[in-house]
Amino acid sequence: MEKQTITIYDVAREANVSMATVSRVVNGNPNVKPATRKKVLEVIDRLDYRPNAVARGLASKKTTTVGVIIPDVSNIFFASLARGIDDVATMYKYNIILANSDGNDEKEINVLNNLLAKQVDGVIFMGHHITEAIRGEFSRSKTPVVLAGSIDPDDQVGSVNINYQEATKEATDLLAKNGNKKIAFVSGALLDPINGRERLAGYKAALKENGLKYSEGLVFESEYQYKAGIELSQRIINSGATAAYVVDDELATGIANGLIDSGVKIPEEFEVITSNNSLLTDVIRPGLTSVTQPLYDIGAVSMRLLTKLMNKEEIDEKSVILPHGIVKKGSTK
Amino acid sequence: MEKQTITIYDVAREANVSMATVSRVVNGNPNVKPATRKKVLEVIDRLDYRPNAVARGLASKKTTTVGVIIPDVSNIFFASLARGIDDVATMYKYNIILANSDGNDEKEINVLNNLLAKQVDGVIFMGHHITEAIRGEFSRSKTPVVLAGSIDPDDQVGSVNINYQEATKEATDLLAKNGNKKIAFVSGALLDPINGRERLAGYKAALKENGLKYSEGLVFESEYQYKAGIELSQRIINSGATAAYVVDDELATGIANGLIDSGVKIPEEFEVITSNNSLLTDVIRPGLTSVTQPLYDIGAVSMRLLTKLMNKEEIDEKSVILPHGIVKKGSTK
DNA sequence: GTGAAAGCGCTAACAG
DNA sequence: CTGTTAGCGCTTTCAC
Repeated sequence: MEKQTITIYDVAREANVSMATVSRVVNGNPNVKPATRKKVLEVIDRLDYRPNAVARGLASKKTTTVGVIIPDVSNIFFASLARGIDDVATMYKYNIILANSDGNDEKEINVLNNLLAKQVDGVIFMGHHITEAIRGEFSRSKTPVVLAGSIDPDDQVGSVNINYQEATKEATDLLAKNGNKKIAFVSGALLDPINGRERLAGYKAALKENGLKYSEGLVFESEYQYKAGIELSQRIINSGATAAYVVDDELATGIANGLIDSGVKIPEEFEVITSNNSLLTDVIRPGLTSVTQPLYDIGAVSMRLLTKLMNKEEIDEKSVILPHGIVKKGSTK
Repeated sequence: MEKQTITIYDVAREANVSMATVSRVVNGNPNVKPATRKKVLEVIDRLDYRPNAVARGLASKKTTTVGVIIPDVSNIFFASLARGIDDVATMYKYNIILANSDGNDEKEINVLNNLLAKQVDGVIFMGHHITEAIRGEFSRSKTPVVLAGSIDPDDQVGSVNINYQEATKEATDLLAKNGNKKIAFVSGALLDPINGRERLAGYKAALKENGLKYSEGLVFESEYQYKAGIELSQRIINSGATAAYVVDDELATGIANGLIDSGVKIPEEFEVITSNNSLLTDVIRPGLTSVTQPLYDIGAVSMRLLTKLMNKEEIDEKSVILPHGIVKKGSTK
């Protein structure tokens, strides 16, 4: 004998009112006489009634749920964004459906359609690059989308980022001003717009301003992994570079430890600047000078922007740029 | 003029079949003549029909969504579990609603009720301890629950863990065998069963086996933070300990760096073993010897267990224990 | 301030 | 193999 789920109808009957009235008190509609409200609340409590959000979603066409597409939650960078997203979502009474994509183009599309099928009210997308296909899906649906820490070359949807170009320029400039003539640029896939378009441009701009010439031999593409950094350190030494700007902390720690193991003194003989100022940069010795980006805030602001879009509020600016900085530690002079 | 959402009914009309038939092909029911299936599929494609999962959820009383309550996704430990959970969830066609609780008792209850209102088919709970209140909510609802990396003193629900007691005993034993007479036990809140019941018991057992006496002066409670570790290192030195077992990597790196900064040589003068073998233990020099626990797998197995519970399959064992290990690095002799 | 009634889009017997 | 018919539990006009 299954325990019968109790519905709004049961409450209505017990309280001698209509379903409509129960619905009103549940939703805090003011048009209810205090006395009846009290009576209804009483019955709700007595029957231990719990509103069914699915039924509500079907009737109201709103699920108070947003989809979050993320390359990998177990990556500290994205996890920080996710935390910011969830906190603001909670603040506005939304839940998030979290889906990992591994940055895989096909998975991203599958996951997006899945989320749309679940009638999410909005989507936050994180990814290294935006394919034509996914952009097509975005515009095909009326569901609002915000990119968090991700760049769409022709921005049709909302987005929140720092100015990657400027940040990289400043980091490279610091290295140049310290007297380095050969500065390595160590990045992930240059196909990703943040690396290949924004950061590389900033790097080149800084070289130019400092009268240094650009050389492809100083540009390295790599996976964002500690081990990859260890291995890469040899090639960097061989390139003749005396400093490096690295786009990822894990990679940067690998490079730094690799250099140290090879007897290279940091920062005396080689300077390093990394990009995310995560805990790794403090644990390693010497500490790594780093660009700072407000990861949590990027997530939080993305979600805030999405709430506005979902409410069809007027948006002053669809592309939000948050401030960045540089914090100096032991890996630069 | 709003774009009309197209429904199963539209497809039925266009294909000259009933809703039921459309529903059958959408759900892969084999009882459909190939010819009609083809016709329906064609119309679905032409009309660009997308099934509405909310309506389906209401009608079928299944949402293919599970709730995941997590203290903090931006903590690498929990993020790893979450990744394992999501991968297996995806494998079984479920989505996860992720909700951060900050380990806060009240939030946990709110979040759980919220998830239940959304009619999730199951819940995975991660938390440092299980309060009476939340346990009450668990049993009040018929929704299956699995604890991941969390211990319920009287286990009424499913759970997946390693044997924390055994692992701690082995770690402490290693330290004792290396000749240390005063071994510190550095933990988070001892109120949490994993620390206060399992790990502490393992620590005591190892001391006993090695003829060492237990002293409260060697037991430290702390936040799981790098900075806390730095500060704690002084107190540990003062305690006269020559080795420490630490329950958290971030805390352990703080302690190790704090000791090194105070001129203590690791491992010659002080040995350290930590618990999660995260990247931090490789980045710091010397590398930290660590207990290894299969974080991703704990998440994955939890979700797998939950699918069985949701399917009402027979379970051989509700409490799953996964294997652990110890990996030696530079912080022990 | 309150009620009646019509759906929201889909699944699930039950017939045939 | 296919169609009919009830709902699932709630929101939302529209009356009164």
